[in-house]
Amino acid sequence: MVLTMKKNYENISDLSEIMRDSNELIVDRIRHLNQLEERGINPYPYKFKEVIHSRFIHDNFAHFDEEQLLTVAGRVMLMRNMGNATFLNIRDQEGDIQVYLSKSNLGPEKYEQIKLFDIGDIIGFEGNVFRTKTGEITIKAQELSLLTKSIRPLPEKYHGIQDADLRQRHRSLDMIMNNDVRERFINRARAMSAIREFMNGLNFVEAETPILDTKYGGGEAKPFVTNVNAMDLEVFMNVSPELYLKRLMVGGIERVYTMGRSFRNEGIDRTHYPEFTLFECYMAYADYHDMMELMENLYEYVFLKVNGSTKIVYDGIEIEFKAPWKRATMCDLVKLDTGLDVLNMSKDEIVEAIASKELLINIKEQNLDIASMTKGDIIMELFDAYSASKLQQPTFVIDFPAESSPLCKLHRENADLIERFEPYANGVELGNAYSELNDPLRQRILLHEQASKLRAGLETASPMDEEFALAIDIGMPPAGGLGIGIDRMMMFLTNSYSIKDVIAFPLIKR
RNA sequence: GGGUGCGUAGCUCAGCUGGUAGAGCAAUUGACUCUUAAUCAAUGGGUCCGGGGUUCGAGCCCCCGCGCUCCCA
Repeated sequence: MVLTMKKNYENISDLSEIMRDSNELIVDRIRHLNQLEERGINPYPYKFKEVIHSRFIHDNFAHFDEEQLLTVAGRVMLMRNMGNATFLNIRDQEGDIQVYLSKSNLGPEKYEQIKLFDIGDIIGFEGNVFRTKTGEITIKAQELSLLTKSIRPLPEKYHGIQDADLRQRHRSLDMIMNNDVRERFINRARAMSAIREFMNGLNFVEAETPILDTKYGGGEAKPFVTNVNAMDLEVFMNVSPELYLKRLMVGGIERVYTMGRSFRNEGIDRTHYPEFTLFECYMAYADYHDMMELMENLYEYVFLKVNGSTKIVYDGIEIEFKAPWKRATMCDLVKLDTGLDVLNMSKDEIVEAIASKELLINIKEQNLDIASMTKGDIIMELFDAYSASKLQQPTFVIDFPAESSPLCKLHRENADLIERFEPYANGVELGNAYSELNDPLRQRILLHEQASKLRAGLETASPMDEEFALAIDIGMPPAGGLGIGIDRMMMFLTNSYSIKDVIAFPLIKR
């Protein structure tokens, strides 16, 4: 690109050529920028000294010598000018600190510069730390240097940025104005590190699995479709890493995990987003009971590491993530919440009971064709309608109907069930786990069933994956597998009501 | 996909029964060397989301569209 930049942007009337939405506030700031350059000050210098962060200064005030010069830097958030003295509040990654500037300390020439500084500029200071007469820990600046000139005004200093659309569209501003938002994304990173620490400590190997693939599986979901031009090939984006992690196990990795993005081309709501971060792990010689222990210990580890506590208050309810969590079978929960002993009833008896019981209005309102569903599917619908939302405290819902997954072992004591669990908290599903199916013949039957459902028009069914089936033929050790929705974990960890609040850059229309 | 509420200055928000567009912060100018949402005085700043309609007259009423919020499937 050939773009000749003028040293000074004097031709402010040309701004519309490079800026969609200039206004007088921006023009004023560019005027300041021009004046600084005319004084020989580079508004975008290359580097600055190592800085001490605001929180460290607040925490260690007593240990600093009065004469000791400290270097701080940050974005100007507030400016209180009183003629020959000025107070600034600057914000760094850790928080805010006040800076005191006076003409007598800086000398008239440097002090005059601050007239050309604006709120939002990034400025570095050297000075000694002291307490003002009102007690605020403050840096008395002896030197100052502009580090970055901001040409666009920040939102209003008190109310900040409120509009949900603007906050997502301009997440940088949201993070500047709302300390908790910046902290939320830092905590997200800390949590992901903690998960890796925990898993690595148990001798799990971190793996990567494909995003682009000619087939998809491991989850019930509509995939995204795209093309690899170089191969003239239609491909899908992964809906789950499961089948590849199992192939790594067949290859001899006994403990494997991954944490990455999966994609499901379905609805968006408070707890669903089309691209989401999925953690999955597989552990040889373990079953789903072992995976429950792993999950509750992992949650406990992450919450202690990041929040210092396993207890949170979410949506007005105190939730305790300390291990162990409650375990309850799906059929027991349905029995408790509907009065129907579904485990010991035939499908016809259940259908009849739903029809005759006036209390079961929720499920009737959904206009499901219950008579044509399997018994297991009806049980799952009853669970969704009557039990799921009641699970406030962390609970493992265990022993799902056999038809609920093609990748899970049958229950060792009841062939109508499989050894599957989903953990719930605050009525939200947190993950999914199995005693993994490794019987190659049963696996092939179930995969072919999926493929024929797909051909029959069920868009969430998976196509046959012959390479995966071949790997299972070779032999996968008995194993427990566990998937955890990381975004939902982050919602609880950071007390966020919506999944979009824990995704830094959600999709924006236009 | 269905319902609800919203869209006004850079930001946060008012705007009555349809009658010339408002405030605070931010900005500009001035005063002020311990302020902290600093204070005081003055000044400038608008595609009222877009399009159409009703009306003498629309930010406001009606229709269509766009975007967002919340609830529901």
